[in-house]
Formats: sequence, C-alpha cells, structure tokens
Amino acid sequence: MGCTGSDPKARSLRRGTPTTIGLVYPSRLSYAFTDPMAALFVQGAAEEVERYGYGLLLVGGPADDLDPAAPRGAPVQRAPVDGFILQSFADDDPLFRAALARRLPTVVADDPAASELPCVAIDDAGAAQNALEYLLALGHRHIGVLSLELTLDASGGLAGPERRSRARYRAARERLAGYGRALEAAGLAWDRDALVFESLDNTVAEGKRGAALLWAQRPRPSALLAMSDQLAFGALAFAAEAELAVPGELSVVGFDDVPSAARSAPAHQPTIRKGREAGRLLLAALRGEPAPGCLWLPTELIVRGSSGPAPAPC
Amino acid sequence: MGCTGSDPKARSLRRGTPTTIGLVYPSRLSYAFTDPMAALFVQGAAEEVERYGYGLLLVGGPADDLDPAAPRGAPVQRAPVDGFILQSFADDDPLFRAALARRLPTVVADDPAASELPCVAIDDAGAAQNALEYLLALGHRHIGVLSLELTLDASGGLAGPERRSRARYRAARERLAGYGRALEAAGLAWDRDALVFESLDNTVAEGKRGAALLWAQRPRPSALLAMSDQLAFGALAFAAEAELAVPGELSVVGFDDVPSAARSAPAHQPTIRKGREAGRLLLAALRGEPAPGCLWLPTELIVRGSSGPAPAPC
DNA sequence: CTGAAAGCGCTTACAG
DNA sequence: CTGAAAGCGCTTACAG
Repeated sequence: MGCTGSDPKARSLRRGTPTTIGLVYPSRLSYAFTDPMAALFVQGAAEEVERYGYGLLLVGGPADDLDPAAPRGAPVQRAPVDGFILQSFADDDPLFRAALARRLPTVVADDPAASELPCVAIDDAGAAQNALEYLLALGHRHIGVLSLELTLDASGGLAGPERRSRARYRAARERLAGYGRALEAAGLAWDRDALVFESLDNTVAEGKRGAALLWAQRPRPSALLAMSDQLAFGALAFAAEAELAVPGELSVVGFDDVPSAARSAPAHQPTIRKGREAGRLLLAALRGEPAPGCLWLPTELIVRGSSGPAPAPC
Repeated sequence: MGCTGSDPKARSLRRGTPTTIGLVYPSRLSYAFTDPMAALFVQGAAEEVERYGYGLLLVGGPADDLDPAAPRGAPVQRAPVDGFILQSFADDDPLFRAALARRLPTVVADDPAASELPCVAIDDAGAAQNALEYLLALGHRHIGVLSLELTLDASGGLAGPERRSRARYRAARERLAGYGRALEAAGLAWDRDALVFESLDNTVAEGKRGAALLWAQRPRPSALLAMSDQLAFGALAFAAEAELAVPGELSVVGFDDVPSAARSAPAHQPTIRKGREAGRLLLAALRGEPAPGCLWLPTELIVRGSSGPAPAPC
C-alpha cells in the first residue's frame, strides 16, 4: 500500500546477494564525463548489467575540493559495491591498488600492467600501427602524434625519447610502440620524422593546442595522428581557425569513433562493446566462474574525409 | 596492511549515515547515455555530490530483456540509495510514483506535474517563446517544430491539436505553450503556419526523419525549431543530404547547447548547472534542511550560424 | 501455519 | 584503556 517498503541496504547485507557494481574512473567523477568515451563505456556496461538487475555505482578519484565534513579516504574504499570495473588506469595509480585491496571481484578494461584479473582490451599497438601505416601509404613522411597522457602527472608538451619510454598508461604506451613499429618498417625515425605532443588531458582544447604546437615545427607535419577523437576534433578546430584545408594541407586521424566523429578517420574502437564485455566478465566472476583471462576485442580502421594524400613537396 | 577492509554496506547500515544518491532515468539505463544531455547532467550532479563523499548510483527503468533469475520489480524499488534525483519524467510515469513511494529525500529536475518536492527547472515556455520570436523577427512565417516525445507512448509523426493538448512531459508541454504564445502574438496559428513533428525518441535519426517529413509539407517551412540539439543535428543532417543551404534555404535552431553544437543556434540550457543544483538541493534535504521549493535557472538564446533570414518568396 | 530468535558485518556505548 | 554486548533493518531457519 504505497508504504515505505523495506530497506535495500539491510536486505542486501542479510541475504548476501550482490546488487551493485562499481564503475571506477581514475579522475574525479565530474571530469570523467567530459569525455564522450566515458558515456559510451557506461552505456555498454549498463546494457549488460541491468539485464540481471544490478545497479551501476559511479566511483571517482578523490575530489580536490572535498568538504571537511566528508568521510576520509578515497571513494573507492567506501563504495558499497559487490564488484569493480576499473578503467584506463596508469600502472602506478594508487587508486587502482586501493580498489584491488578491497578484494572484490574485479574486471579491468585497458589493463594496466599485466595482472591476473579478467580484462577487456583492444590490440592498441596493432591499431596504432595500422593507422600510421595508412598515413605512410598515402605518402605522409612528417607525422605529428597527439598523445594522451603518458604518466599520472602529464607534461603537456613535446615528448622526447626519455619521456616516451616512461609511459605508464598501457593504452598510450602500446600505441606509441605501434607507431614506432610502423616508423621503423618504413625506415623513418622518431623525433626526426615524427614528433609526439603529450596532452594534459583528453579534451578538444588540448588537441587544438597540440596541433598548433606540432604545426609550428619544421619540417611541418602533413598529418596528425590523434590517440582520441577529442584530440582529433581539437586538431580539426585548429585547422579551421588557421584556415588549413583538411585533408588537402593537413590530414587528421582519430582513434575512437565517438558518435560525432563524422569527419575523422579513426581506428574504430568498440567502446560500447568494451563496456558490455566488461560487465559480462564481472557478472561471471560474481557467479564464481573462473576468470577467463583477457578478452581481446577487434578494431577496424574506418576511413573518412579528414585524411588524404600528402601534399606534393613544393 | 593491504587487507580486505571493512564492509561499507554494513557500516552504512549501522551508522545510518547516507552514502549514495540515486540518479533515476525514465528509460532503461543503456538508452539514457545515447543522449549527450545525460552525460552533462551526470557531470553536474557528480561535481556537487562527490565533494561531500557521496556516490552516484545510476538507476534506470526496468529492462525489457530482463534475465529470469534477476530480482523482481523496478530497479528504483531496490536501489540501495539514501536519496533520489529524478529527471525528465512524464507526469504519469509509474516509475516516478514508484520512486516517490520509497519516501526518500528526493529532488526533481524538469518537474512533472507540480509536486511539493524540491525541484530544478528552466522556464521552458519562455525559452521556447524567445526562440520562435527570434525566427519570426527574421521573417520566417512557415515553421516546423521537431518535438520531443509528448507521451509515454510517443506517436512518431505529425502532432495535431488533440495530440499536442495531451503532452505529458512538462518540458515538451511548456515549450509547445511558449511556441503557441509567440505564434499568437504574431497573428499566426498552429497547423496553418506551424506544424509539429513528434519524435519517437531523442536521436539524430529521428530529427532527420522529422525534418524530411516537415520539409515535404506545403507550404514548406523555412525554419525548423528543434526541442533538443540531437533533433537539430538530425535536421542539419537532412539538410546536408538534401543539399539544402543552411541557413540560406533552411534555418535550424536547437535547444540544449551540448558541446558539439558548433553549428546550431540553441536556446542555451544550462544542463551541467541543472545537475549541480539538483545535487545541491538533495544534499540539503539529506541534512534535513527544509525544501526550498523550485529553483528556476536562467536560459539564454545563443545565435550561431545555422539560422538566418527567411528566403524571399519567389 | 504463526511467531520469536538468530545473524549478515559493522560501530558505538557501556561495563569491567 | 580494553573487551563484550547491543543493535542498524532485514531474512531465514527453527521452535511452538
């Protein structure tokens, strides 16, 4: 009779049945959703998880403007969840270790450092290599890379050999390795033929800044290879402001295939499916099924209008 | 020492301190995030809530492909939360009533039917009236409206007087009222000078379909007024495919100002702020502070490149 | 079939 | 200062 109903917390405690899955982001929550990829991943995870009646609790890193009255410790330590999905962490992120310390069933997407946990990933190195080989086949010989952060404290500028070798995010590290393989196979070399801009965060603004910085280098890059669609959109914005023809004067390649990527040529990353499979693996773990190791999802290079042949040298 | 740590569920039960806020969507969760507005709202709510150490649990409507082993009842009845933020519900949505039946502190965004709950809203009627008056001032006399759903079971086609009068979503109802006021003030009339397409859902595909349908009417509309940016993007996609000059042959106006709305002329709806204020009101309610009634956020018409003067009659 | 008791894992207040 | 007991709101298994 429209009454209060029973307290789900108490019920869950008594019955011991799992109800809630924690989706953990490395940064504070309010930053997580500035990235359209985050929404796609949630969509996939939600799809799988809600079929079985689970809820999805969003868990972020500690907020920097925490209220004094708020409970101590990272949200990940206090989250009332029955399992974790961890996403895009750096190898040495203390938050990642704090989550593992809860010893709950856990699935990792974009696995930092090989762990024994079930995980979901793409062949980042292979996809990156493909994308660069595609540009090389179009005749591009001066490449600019718009990179995601390489370490927890990103540098926000050109990243030389030393900095590149210290990448702590698996996805960025693997992609750099893939680009490197493609360069080497073509007889090209880092720093001489390809420069890397390391962004401070995955935003359009950083993509724009990086594109401007790379464009100012000599020899000038004829193509920009972005590790995310956000960064690629930034590069397109830079090109538009500088009145550069795309792809006539500058080719731009993205990576993720977010819904608004009508103008880029991204290596299609199946982010919704990544979320879905992460949810599926976690539900299997909650049922006590043995961990199936890592699930590798296929990628695909989708060619669109923002990339084309290198301009003829004048 | 890296040990298991204590069970947050039990702690929360014993201490009685609130930890988790439920963000409730009218549809199934995996649909919620196909709308970029959803991500903006989460961003705002997360920003406010995480400062005080609360987690955000995403709660959707019942999934249609529910697993037989899943617990019965809507997720909203089982969600282990201490308060609700309800968003964009139709007046008669049973899920809305089910959430209220939990008798938890609750805040409503885009309030369905005046309730006594704290709420956050914009002046939908005023913003809509502004947008249409702007088009009328540009000389447009034949208007097409791309409307959001009017009832729980949307019709997906032209909506005549009878259907328009039965709108059950507050935002859509108010916006129709605002358009009506602008029409009346200009001596124009619904159905003769302005047609309404009711979409089946808030997607680019529906916007495209509606734009095509409205464009096929006689007299042809010279401007399309969309109730969301998604629908406006669809109208732009239709114009691009039909090789119509925007705004030369067709003006397009959006509503939300999502991040990718570079080409529309939306009435700026402050969605992040809406999420933030909803979070703030709910935290106040959890502290036992008296409900402050409804908080009305300002809107602003931002004019961009997709709208211009009506083409001269030939 | 109905009703009182035990216990999920914790925290808090109180007795020793 | 330390340690045993009570109790958060439920559900389940057991006694009557």
